[in-house]
Amino acid sequence: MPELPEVETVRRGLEPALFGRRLVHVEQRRPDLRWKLPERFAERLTGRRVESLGRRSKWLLLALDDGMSWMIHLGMSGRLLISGSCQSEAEGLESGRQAAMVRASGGQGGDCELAQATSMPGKHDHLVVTTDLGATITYNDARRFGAMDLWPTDALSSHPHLARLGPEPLGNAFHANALGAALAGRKSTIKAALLDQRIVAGLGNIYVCEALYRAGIHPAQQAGRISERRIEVLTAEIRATLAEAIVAGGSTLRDYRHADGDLGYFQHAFRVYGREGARCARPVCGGTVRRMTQSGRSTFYCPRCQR
DNA sequence: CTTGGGTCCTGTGCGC
DNA sequence: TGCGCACAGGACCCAA
Repeated sequence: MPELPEVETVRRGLEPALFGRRLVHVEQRRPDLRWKLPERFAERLTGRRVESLGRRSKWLLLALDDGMSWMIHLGMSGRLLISGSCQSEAEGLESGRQAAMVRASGGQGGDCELAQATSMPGKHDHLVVTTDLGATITYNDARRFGAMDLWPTDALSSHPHLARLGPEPLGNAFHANALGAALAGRKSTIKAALLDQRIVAGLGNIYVCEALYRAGIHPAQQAGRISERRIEVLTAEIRATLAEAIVAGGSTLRDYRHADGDLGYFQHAFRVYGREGARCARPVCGGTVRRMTQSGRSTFYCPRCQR
């Protein structure tokens, strides 16, 4: 579920709690997530200061003061919960008996909620980190598709999981010519091609559906046979879809009125994903959103708008 | 090289 | 009410 916009929202939500902070205590509650964690992982994080919080594709990259970066992937269900003085004392949010808890969640795209501050670990709390300001960051991941690693910051681009990633879709290297070149000669469907992180990094099932709908391209189109003009439109719609989702995520992160955590992952913003049987979002169309299965994954699309 | 299918993992929601 | 099963999906892995 967490795709690029959700990970970016989590990164922004973590910044107040972690930027410049020292990790004074790290509790690792199991040896692995999707893969084995590095040797002496908790020990190597303990005492380090977080110098910056970055992101590449769906990876969070926390640069530490020893030249290493703490890499975090949320997988399917990974979430980071911040409790305690995450907003720093200056903002004076610690007024009540309850601690403000920002639930920077993968599955729900970064929402906020109030929760009792508690020292009892939850069922799938796999890592608990305490900062020098007393904030607690808990990594929770029920399905355990998430991952973490430690890697030299100056060599991140050679990390096995980063080295072959395509361009950042919101960066300068992602433009119509580049996407056209990457798609040229491809026999697979455009849906599968956009899910391929080597072609463009950070898209998942939801935003691929959304971007293809907005670009008016049928998900089963052969990737290598899409015209230059339509690739230009697709490039722009990928950017716009992701940028809008990041803005929506930011607003949910700030909105403490939505404290119950049931915002439901920007669902208001989805035009086709999860909307099988609903009217097409374009009033002039009058078509019905359909669902089909492509390589085992659901694809939502409008058969009238997407050709 | 590309492509497609299988796999992991567990909570949720549905039908019977 | 309870049980079993399909489904969710990011990304690796392997076979063709």
